[in-house]
Amino acid sequence: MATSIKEVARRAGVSIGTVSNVLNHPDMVASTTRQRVLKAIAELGYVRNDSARQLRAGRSRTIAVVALDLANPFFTDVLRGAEIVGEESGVNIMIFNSGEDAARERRHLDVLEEQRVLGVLITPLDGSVDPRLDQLIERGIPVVLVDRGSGRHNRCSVAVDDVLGGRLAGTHLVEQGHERIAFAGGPFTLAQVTDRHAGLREALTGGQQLRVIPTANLTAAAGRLAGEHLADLPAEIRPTAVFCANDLVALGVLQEMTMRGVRVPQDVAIVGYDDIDFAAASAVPLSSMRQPREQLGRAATQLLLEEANEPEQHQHRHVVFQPELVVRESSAPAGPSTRPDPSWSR
Amino acid sequence: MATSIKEVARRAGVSIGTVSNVLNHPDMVASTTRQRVLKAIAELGYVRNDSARQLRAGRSRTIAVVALDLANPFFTDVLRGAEIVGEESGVNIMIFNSGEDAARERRHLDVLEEQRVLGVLITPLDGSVDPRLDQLIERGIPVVLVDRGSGRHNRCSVAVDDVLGGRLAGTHLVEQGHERIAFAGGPFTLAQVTDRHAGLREALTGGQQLRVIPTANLTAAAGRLAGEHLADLPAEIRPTAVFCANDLVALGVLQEMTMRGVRVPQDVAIVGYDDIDFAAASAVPLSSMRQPREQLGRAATQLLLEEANEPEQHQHRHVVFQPELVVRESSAPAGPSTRPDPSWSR
DNA sequence: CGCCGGGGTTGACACGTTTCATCTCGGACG
DNA sequence: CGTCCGAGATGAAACGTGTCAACCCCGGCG
Repeated sequence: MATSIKEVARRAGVSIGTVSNVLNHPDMVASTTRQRVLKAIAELGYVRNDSARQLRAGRSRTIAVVALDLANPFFTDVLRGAEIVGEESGVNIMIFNSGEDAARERRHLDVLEEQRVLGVLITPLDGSVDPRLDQLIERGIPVVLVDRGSGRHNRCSVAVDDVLGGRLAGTHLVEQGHERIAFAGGPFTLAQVTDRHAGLREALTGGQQLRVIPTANLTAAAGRLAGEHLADLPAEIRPTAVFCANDLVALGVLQEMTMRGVRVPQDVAIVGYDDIDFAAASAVPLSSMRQPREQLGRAATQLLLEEANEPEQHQHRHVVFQPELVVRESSAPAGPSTRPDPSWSR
Repeated sequence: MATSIKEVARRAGVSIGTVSNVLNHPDMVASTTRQRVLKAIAELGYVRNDSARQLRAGRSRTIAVVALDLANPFFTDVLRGAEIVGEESGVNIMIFNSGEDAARERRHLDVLEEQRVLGVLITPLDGSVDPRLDQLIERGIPVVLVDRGSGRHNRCSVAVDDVLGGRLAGTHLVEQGHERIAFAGGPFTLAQVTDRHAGLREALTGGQQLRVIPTANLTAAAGRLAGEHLADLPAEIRPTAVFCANDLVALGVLQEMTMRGVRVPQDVAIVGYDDIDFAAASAVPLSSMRQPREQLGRAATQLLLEEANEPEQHQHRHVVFQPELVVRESSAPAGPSTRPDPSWSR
């Protein structure tokens, strides 16, 4: 039933230590013995028990990624980067989804601590997990923040400058002459949300009104609610441009407004964030802030492995990438040529 | 450093066994002692070592999900269902991504076997993993196939009738009068692809030509290549309808054809599969086969837990859900009213 | 012929739990 | 006053590894 190293040893007529050596230091054992042991392993269908291994070693050989929302393609793209680096380095990557739920995030961290994982890549829900992360670090489990900057000196972080991103988006809208601008996103406990919002504010030159439409989370469903709210406003006071904290929200806003007869971009311009693949394919191709998603995952994993392998000489670093505005139809410059509006013919 | 149960015991002035009892059978220990132990635990910041626990118990308390492609929203929706059930039952769910890569799938399974996980939910890449899965099952690790039927008697499966789905899609297109129909998808080692294709064939009444456009995988990028291929065909022989194995492929086809001036649905109708959220939000809202994604995840997880908890009296079952056609603009019935084609005015 | 060295192999221990038979002790009951 | 009982605590064993000092054997060298 539970075939252990012991049975392999008995079958091969060697000691336990020798079997262990065949598995871990094959060169230290005579080739004839090695063959015999390998044969026994094959015959018994022996599979190492990782629990015992880990117990003995004191640490696991897999790193954990705690994603904020797996349903958001942004995170699966980050993941791809992490998986590539992990593969190259021979470490396993297991994924956990917090789904923007604080309790779930905490539960996952509890488990990871009990598992003594090699390290944790996390996009935290809000600042309140910091002490929790400190605890992990004290226990010797390296933590790297992903898509979230940090001034803390006891960990690395890999992020994109969200304030800059917000400012770029804002400037774009201001340059188009928009004077009533909205920001749709939430919750404001997410650093991404507050930073992007702050950036947008910075871009305003004073002549613009800013209206904030808070959302419960960063999903398309929340975006639809925001879109409903916007569409219901009288046209005279309705913002003429909406900057969304995220592409999912932007797609939701776009969908709902279109359904309610508000035209994009003629009546309202929309700019999203992340430039997920679906942004370019949507009903009205979405302007968005592009982030080096895969790069983010790669860099974070590299930092994590570096820290895990050489804890002594590791210097914590905070990597910050730059976002880039991609303008598409949803915020195309307003002008007669791009508006096939029947009311204008003659 | 490594605070173990032993140090807690010493600090609280009790034996190791008592500490263990406080953790696992709190009612069996006098409340004053319990308090003392809990205090010591808090002071030392003790955290259980799961490896040791698992070693002793022989099995883990977490189930693993091996997803075919996390970048496909279909799977994240299935995951949501699994997570809900897992949460209700107090088991952890960790996620692995095979990314349609056989080697990665195998590596993940190897690790899961070594970890002695409680069970595995998997959407396998192709039939060749079957012996691998049998091995897991022999070792006492329950396996449930997700989104993939099975006639095997040693495991459960939860699937949607893909042949029916293909037939429904095909019938829809045939009824619209299409006579040159294409199927875009691949690789044909995926059961989903062969089944949906087979269903489509069944729907043909004989008067139609069927052209297969194989793709390397089921991503939007692969869809774009297929779209390119289709768009390059002379209009006289180009299929007037494309059934795609998956929404991602359909979105790729749609995007590329639109870019190359082939109009959807006027020149070519498109039907996808999965009805992911983005399907309704795309440039031309996509007709698609809807599947009970979350249900799929829920049912699979329930079966798995049932088997894990009562291996004896468990009867393997094969659950099959029915898909449902959702018609949107991409395959809307052709007719003058829906075609604002300038060449027709007068 | 005896000693030495080194490649191979061994066996015991430790890792941190959980479990379980055993022990202790104070109170209740005859 | 002796016996019994049960709640509560204990200590050892076991789970499957990896490690490491010790050991064995054999050939080479003095």
